Amino acid sequence: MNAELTSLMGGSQSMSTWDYDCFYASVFEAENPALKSLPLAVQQKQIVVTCNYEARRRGLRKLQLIKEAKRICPDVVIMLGEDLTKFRDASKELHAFLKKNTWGNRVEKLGFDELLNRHDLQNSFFQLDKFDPTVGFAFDASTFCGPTYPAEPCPSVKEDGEQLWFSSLDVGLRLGSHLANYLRHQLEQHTPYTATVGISTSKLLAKLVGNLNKPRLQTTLRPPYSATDDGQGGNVASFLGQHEIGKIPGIGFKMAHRIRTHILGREPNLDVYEGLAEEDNVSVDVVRSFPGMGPVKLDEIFRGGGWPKDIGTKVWGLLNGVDDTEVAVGKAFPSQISIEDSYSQVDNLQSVRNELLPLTRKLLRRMHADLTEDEEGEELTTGHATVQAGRHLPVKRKKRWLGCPRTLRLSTRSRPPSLPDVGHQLHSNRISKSCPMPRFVFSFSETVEALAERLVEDTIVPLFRRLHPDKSGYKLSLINIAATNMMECAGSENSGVGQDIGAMFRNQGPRPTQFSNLPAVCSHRVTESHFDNQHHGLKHVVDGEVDQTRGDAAVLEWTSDEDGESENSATPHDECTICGAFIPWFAVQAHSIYHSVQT
DNA sequence: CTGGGGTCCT
DNA sequence: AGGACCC
Repeated sequence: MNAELTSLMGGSQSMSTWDYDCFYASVFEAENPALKSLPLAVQQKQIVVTCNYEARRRGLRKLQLIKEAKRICPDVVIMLGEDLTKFRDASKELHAFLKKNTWGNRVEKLGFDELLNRHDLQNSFFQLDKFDPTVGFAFDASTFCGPTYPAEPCPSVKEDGEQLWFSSLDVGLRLGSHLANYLRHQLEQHTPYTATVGISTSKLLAKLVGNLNKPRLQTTLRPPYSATDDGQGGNVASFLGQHEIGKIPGIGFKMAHRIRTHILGREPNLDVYEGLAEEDNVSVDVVRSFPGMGPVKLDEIFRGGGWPKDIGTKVWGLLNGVDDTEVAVGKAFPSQISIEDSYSQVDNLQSVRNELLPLTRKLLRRMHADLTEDEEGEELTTGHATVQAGRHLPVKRKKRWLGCPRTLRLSTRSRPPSLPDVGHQLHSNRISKSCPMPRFVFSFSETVEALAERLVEDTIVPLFRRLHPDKSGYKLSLINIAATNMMECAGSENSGVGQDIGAMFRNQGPRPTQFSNLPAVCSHRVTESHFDNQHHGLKHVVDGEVDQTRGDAAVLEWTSDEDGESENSATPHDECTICGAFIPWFAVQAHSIYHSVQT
């Protein structure tokens, strides 16, 4: 796709972050809907890792001690969530759900409960059939859908009904807000989950603005983003400026501490349990306007910390709302798999062995679940999926590895000497040793049980001896086993059709004349069969049928002097003569076809 | 007096 | 191998 055209259409300017509401708690509620009306907390060891909104109403919080939660809310229902299998499975489903509704596979995962979705507005928002939402949806581009920040438009941008165009940024974000709303409703219709969404132009801004209206809502960061000529500061600066410095994604505990120390001229309180003291809060605004502050000063503040070399520039960018990182393409398999458990105390080799065995079994099961597929291309969930009882003979399905970890890593964390010295939280205490992953673990003929025993004795115990050469004297509070250094296995057919139809489309045919034939209409999600290689373009899809009569209808005037990157470049739009909706120019034909197929 | 995961960079 | 960051 021509970058300027993409930008003109608002395509590259809109993305959303998806945050599943109290995710672990929702997984339990999906299993047992009776839990929805009760205060529900999910426990890992001594901690409430998350809780539902009924529990929050009664004062429970994430990362609260179980003791405290029980004291505050004696009738809290507590579910154990140390085994992440069901959460990971739900996370995969939700990732798949958004991917199948998104062009270009541009859905990036962040943890189990967060997704980043780069919008493709050329292909995503047309309503073809009001009885079949899978081929599009209706919208009215004269408004943002859902809450915005700020809630009302700035006076200088206020619509007066006479305005004939909005900035391309404005159009892109309006469409993004309608697309996100549509997808949220699809999510709620087809899955037991709800999400909170943020819509903006970058991961940074979309993530932060998404926090404003939780749960089950969405927020769009309104234009103008930059300062305008008439002296109005842009919404990016006013929005970002209020945030505490440590709340900015990319500025973690260590960098935030360094910055606060520099601004305050003293050490802030480090108490991890109490949180940051009010008087130690430092806002983005204060940092940005601090005398001498800039990329060079930030580099100086971070000196000696081991951060990447351009960290000052990167952080200065974040403070000013600049985040150029792309939404990554969704990966077929993770680049690392690890299993860990924590303990009160493990201090001899026999107990180490006892803990290692179940961890290793889990690791091998995860490798089979996440790194293999069967011959038909359907993913298997366990190594034993094919030997179910039943009237069939066990179907001997041939499995193969999609990705292979080349390295095995064993990590431990030692219990810190019991002095509650302030500041020892700052270093992690983890140490590790690695070795090549033995080939035998990739066998499909041996059982996981047998492989695990062999792996522990042959490989992991020797690693442990390297890690802790002293026979005793260790007091482990955590053991982690990881399969890392993942290599893609040969033969995976990840290139081509189905992975990124949009990319194929982009690389075909002459440009920009190709866009003369670009149908302004296509299904919200176009499947492979709708893709017509012969004609170097997409056919129109109406009620699931292919309509080849419109291919040359949309003639698009292409002017190369349009500045597609500027927020002020005009995107013309029109008012529909039938329903009066505001429609951007590139969607006008789609909209008229929508009316023509209505009965 | 913290969970069980992940990513990327040096 | 470790250390920052993310959820």
